[in-house]
Amino acid sequence: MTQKNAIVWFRQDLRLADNPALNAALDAGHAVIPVYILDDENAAEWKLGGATRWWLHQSLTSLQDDLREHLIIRQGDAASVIQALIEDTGAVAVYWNRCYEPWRIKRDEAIKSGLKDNGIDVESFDGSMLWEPWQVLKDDETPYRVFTPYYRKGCAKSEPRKPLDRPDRITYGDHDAVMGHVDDLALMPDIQWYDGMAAFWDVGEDAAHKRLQDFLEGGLKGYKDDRNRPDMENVSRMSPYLRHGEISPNQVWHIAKEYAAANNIPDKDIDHYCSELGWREFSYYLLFHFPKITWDNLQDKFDDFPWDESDSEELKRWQDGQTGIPIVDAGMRQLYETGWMHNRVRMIVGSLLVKNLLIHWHKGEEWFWDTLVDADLASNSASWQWVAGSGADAAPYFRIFNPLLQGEKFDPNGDYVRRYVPELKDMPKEFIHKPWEAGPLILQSAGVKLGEDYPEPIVDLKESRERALDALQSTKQSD
DNA sequence: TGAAATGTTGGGGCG
DNA sequence: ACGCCCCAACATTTC
Repeated sequence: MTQKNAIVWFRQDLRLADNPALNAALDAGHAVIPVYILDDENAAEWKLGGATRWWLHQSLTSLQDDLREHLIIRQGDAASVIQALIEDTGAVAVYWNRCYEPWRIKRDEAIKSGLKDNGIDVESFDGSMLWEPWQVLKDDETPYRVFTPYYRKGCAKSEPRKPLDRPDRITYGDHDAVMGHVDDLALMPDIQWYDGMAAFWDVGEDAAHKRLQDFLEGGLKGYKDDRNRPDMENVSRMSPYLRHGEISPNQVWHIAKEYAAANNIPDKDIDHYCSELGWREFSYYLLFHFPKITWDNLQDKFDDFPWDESDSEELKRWQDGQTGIPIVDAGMRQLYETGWMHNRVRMIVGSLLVKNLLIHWHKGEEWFWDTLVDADLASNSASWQWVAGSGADAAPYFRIFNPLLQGEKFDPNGDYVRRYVPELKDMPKEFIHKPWEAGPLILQSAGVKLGEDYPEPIVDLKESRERALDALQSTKQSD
């Protein structure tokens, strides 16, 4: 064989179909050496969180299977690992699909120029975006800061790239390098808290497509309205698959559009679903153009916001789902149990933390980073800033959710609360979102003693709402 | 991708 | 029949 070896570096694209880097390596006539590198060294403060690591373990196991045990698995500084692998395998080229986290961009640029200086052919591809961030700018060539014009005017001009088929056949390169094993990465948590996640999710490329199909058949019709209902099955739950690249947004976009066209799905439903993919794009877009959003307020005027740093017990109660506000506790417990939370509920729990409790959005960002299987630097940062009001196109400062009304509106029968807060399962729906207003007879017949079986509310909603408005008003005036 | 306060309207009870 | 009041129901504004 005269084929030369090429490293295909898998990163956040753990799939074989619609993988431009893999396809390009094959099209160039190379024999493929697939590699995964866990690079926590360069990730600095954004080392993978616990739930993400659990997912990654399953996902790499699945990918290893799909690659017929040819995937080399390593950890450490990616530049050093790749350099060593080039020496061990005689690879003449390295291919990857681009990532957009600031630390990865910096690292990858250095790797690319270093390898090129040594005569290695390095090529990177667009495998994770519908529209790459630098392609979309306002007429004055500056980036959008508001979603709707970004999406309607900026993105909609061009249809997203059509996905590539899975290669018919992959030729693997011969080499003597040590293969490594996913267990070497020690991704599985030390403590046994992932049984709920394992029960809730099937991981891997095939599972991603199955989940998408289930959503299209069971949840796309009515999506625009019922996507807000945590008690229903009308959201796609594609986020962890997209996060790890087990499916690309291009695949989701085009598969969903084709399904909608063939099955009389109302325009409003499919369009709204695609716009949610657009929100993911917008998050990456913001991270690319404003890399500070991972930690600094996008709007400077929030820098002197009077966060309450006094009571860490409140944060703990929020994390544990023991706030005494049922819709919030249901969400936080769903998160801990499944590694995922319904989007509507994410907004509700975020609003409570940041506005009613006046706890810095960083605390929420960090908890979500560690507990979400879809923890994604772009989406997590952009969304927490959105909730806090400090971000782009953010909720106006006065938009404070009332979790009681939100619960009654979006979980009208209380089924979602009953599922995740079982101590309230016998509460009548009239009071399930406000057990503190139920009379003693109702509480007794539901078997609930407030303060014992289920907590009293962590804050008075009306009082804390006014306190937040005052705080936000003071910030606004000091601007 | 809010909520609460305030304003407006219109139907029905009633003198 | 009419005016007055009450108060949902809805609309607007304000935070």
